[in-house]
Amino acid sequence: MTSKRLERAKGSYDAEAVARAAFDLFLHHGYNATSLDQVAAALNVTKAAIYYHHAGKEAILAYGVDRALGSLEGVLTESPALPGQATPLQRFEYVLRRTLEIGMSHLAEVAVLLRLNGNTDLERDVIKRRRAFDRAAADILEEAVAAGELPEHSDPMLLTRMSMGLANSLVEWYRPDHPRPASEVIETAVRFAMSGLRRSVA
Amino acid sequence: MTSKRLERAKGSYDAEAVARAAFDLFLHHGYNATSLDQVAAALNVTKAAIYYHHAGKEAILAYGVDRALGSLEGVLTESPALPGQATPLQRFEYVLRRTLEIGMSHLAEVAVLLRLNGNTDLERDVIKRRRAFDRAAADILEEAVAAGELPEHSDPMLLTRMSMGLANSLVEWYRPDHPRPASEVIETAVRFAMSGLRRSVA
DNA sequence: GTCTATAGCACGATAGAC
DNA sequence: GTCTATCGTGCTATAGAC
Repeated sequence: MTSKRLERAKGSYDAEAVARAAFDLFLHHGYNATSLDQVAAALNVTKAAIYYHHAGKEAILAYGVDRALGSLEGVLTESPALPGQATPLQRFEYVLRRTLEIGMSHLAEVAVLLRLNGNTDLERDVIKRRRAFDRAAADILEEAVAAGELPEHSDPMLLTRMSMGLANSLVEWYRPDHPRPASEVIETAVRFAMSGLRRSVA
Repeated sequence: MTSKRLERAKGSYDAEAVARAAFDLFLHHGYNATSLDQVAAALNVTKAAIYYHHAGKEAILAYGVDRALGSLEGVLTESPALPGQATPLQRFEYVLRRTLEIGMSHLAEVAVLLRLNGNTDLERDVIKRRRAFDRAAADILEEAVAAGELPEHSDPMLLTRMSMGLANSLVEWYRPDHPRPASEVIETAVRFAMSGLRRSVA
């Protein structure tokens, strides 16, 4: 950004590596139960070195969680998820599938995101954005009801919670070494949710 | 238990009240992020008073979580869940419905149980028992495949994880003041999961 | 960019009076 | 059965040398 040449953004890469190590530990032991000493040990540095790359523990949390949330929010603006591109139910299926994919590719970040309790301003803001995502998904299901793709008295928010609950539960048990291929797991989950959706009434 | 008369178990009631207040806070702020000072404040006593009723913070966790786990394990021995009482798929549906009911009636305990990370011996033991429950459910689905109630190449563990993930996600959003009646929420979830099950292949 | 050392604080737990 | 007071520990974060 300044007039200096050679903007190699070297510090940026290290901030990334610190966050990756931190979220690996957050995934296994929880955010609150993970100390910066443990993060530092995983990187073979001391705790103080971390503060060169991040402003503090909560800044690391924000770094990773914002990436996961950004990916999810991006799904809503990807063209297959947009009105007029397909039927509402087909758009919902796209959002669901992308949500599953993001859960797999950003496993730790999404898992930590889903377990935040709202204890700080940052956490409350994250939860707000997550709720907005769920509401956007419910809006699509509402269109599906209006278009006659779902039974008349379906409750879009309730069905969204069940679909997203199923999708989000992926991060609780899926790991990269899962016996079945990732694509098969995702397609099974999508088929499971979509047939559950079509059969539900309330 | 001793020879004294009048076994009023008064301390037992208080231990229950302490645990109830504690799990309410655990549900909202997380187990690690909740201090015994907060629990004491909710009860209008001081932190030291809690130690008369429980051996410590982890003893309170064990008290509530063991009750939730005991209820879930009990489902597996209730007669409608037993082999020979119905078809495997009907037995699985019973386990699923009871799991949802227990999630509602023991909301905080189940929510906390599901979020444990395995940081202590107690937590690891709890996770072990939870995994045994999931395996028992998967065994029923395995019978369902053998009986031809599910497609031949279905993966029982994968389908169990999706069914239970859906059921367990209930505690993330359901609250006693939900607009829809509890029975309707449960039946919607059961129908959602069962039709998802029957349509899934992998 | 990483280190040692430590400040500052919050927490779980205990002792002992009442 | 609950209190006040305190101990010991582990944590986030910072200061300053290298």
